[in-house]
Amino acid sequence: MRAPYGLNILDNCTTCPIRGEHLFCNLSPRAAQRLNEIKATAIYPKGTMLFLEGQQPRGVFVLCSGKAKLSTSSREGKTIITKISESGDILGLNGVVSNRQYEVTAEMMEPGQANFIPRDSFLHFLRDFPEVAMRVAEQLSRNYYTAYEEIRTLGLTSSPSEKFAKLLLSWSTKSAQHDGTANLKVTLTHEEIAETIGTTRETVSRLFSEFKKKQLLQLKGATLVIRNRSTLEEMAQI
Amino acid sequence: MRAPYGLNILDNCTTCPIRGEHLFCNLSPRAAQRLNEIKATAIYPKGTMLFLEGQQPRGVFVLCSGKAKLSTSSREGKTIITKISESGDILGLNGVVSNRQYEVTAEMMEPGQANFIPRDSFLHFLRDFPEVAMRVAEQLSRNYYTAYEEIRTLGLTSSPSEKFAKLLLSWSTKSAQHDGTANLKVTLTHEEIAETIGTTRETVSRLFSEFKKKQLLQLKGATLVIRNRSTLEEMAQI
DNA sequence: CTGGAATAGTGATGCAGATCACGCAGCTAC
DNA sequence: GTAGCTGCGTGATCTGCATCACTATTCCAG
Repeated sequence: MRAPYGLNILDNCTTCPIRGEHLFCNLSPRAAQRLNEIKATAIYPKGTMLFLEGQQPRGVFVLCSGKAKLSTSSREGKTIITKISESGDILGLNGVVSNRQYEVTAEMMEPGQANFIPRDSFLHFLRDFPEVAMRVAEQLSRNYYTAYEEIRTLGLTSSPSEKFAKLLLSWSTKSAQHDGTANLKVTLTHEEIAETIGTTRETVSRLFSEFKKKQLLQLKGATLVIRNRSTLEEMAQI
Repeated sequence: MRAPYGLNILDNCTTCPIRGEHLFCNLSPRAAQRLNEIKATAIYPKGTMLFLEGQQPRGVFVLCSGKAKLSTSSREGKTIITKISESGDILGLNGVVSNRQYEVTAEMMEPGQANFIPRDSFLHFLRDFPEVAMRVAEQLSRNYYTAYEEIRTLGLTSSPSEKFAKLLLSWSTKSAQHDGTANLKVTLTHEEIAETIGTTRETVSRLFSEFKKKQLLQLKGATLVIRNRSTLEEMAQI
């Protein structure tokens, strides 16, 4: 049982951060044992497509390290990035649970490790361990709320600057200081930011200059410093 | 156990259409019996808010007749309608299952009958009848896909005419003829259509005239005739 | 170090659609 | 009747942002 595109299968997923909300944390010994039997750990290089929008679901991926970008595209080539998944996230869950085609494309943005669990084994696993099935339901519900947040952003936010402010805030929540500043690495290109907030690359460029001029942010190399959180919050209010 | 805003509690929900995908169809006798004990049937007048966005979930509503519009609003008052629910739909499910606040407001668009099931009873019910829990998971998954469709529409569809074409097609699927025409009643005001496709009332007015001129549709009173489905499909392609 | 690709900055232009403003039709109330 | 409502049609205007077209920068492979 090998993951597609697999390289260097490792013995175990040692780098997986143990987090409370992680699907596979604190499993009963039997469940953990079973999980160990059905998963296939692999390292995927940057650019790997874990799965494509529209494919029949083959299984789920549990991301251990690295980031993956989830996107959906129109026939004319327009793309929106709906989420940047990080370690701990489960990719492809909705497709597998409901046996509908994957609704997004998942692409590794940097090399990273992931556990692949084939659809059939995964569904059996859920059937045998109701405790895990419950967690899956919760995760599905979380996914739903994330999707709904996206709908609100796309449908209710009028201007690109508003969306940009929202995005900056969502980035900064993890690294916020008490004084309202935050430092973070920008890993997305302007193009990708544009796809995230539904505008063009040029507009993103202009937004950066505009926000710099307004002292809302500052750039030191690839490090972004958020200088004025409260003003951003005003701008982003939905 | 009374539903809020309840009027004229009926003995039973006789008008509920029995459909395959309906959550409460073909239940085991025991489950049906239990359901009967915990539900409260009522008739709600037009304009009733079954629940409001942001409220703590009190329970779910199963719509038996009438239509309800689900919407979400920004602080500045901009509103998007995310779905028009019809009989058989379960409203408030996500909030109840995940115990997060309702993500939408549900308002009756016409008088209608609904079964209200309080949160606690509903969750107990699910725990006692895993078969129903499975159906709930499926429904959640369907909700998720609907939300995702909405994201694609909002994020990838550029022009109002494209979205309008999509909307017309979604209306016409139910009443389509072989020759590509369809008759249907328009129950939404232009304002509501605008909120559904994320534009303004005026633009919707202009879209109607434009589409009439292009022979795509025709209006006979409140009856809308779709004359050229294939052109609409071209316009709507995503 | 060097050439080519990817990424980023910025000016000029144009246009779709929001906004504003107004008139009109239909409906209910009394 | 007529006053007041909600819903609809349409013209005039204004503007934010997509688009195009370049140049400048960074990055990295060989």
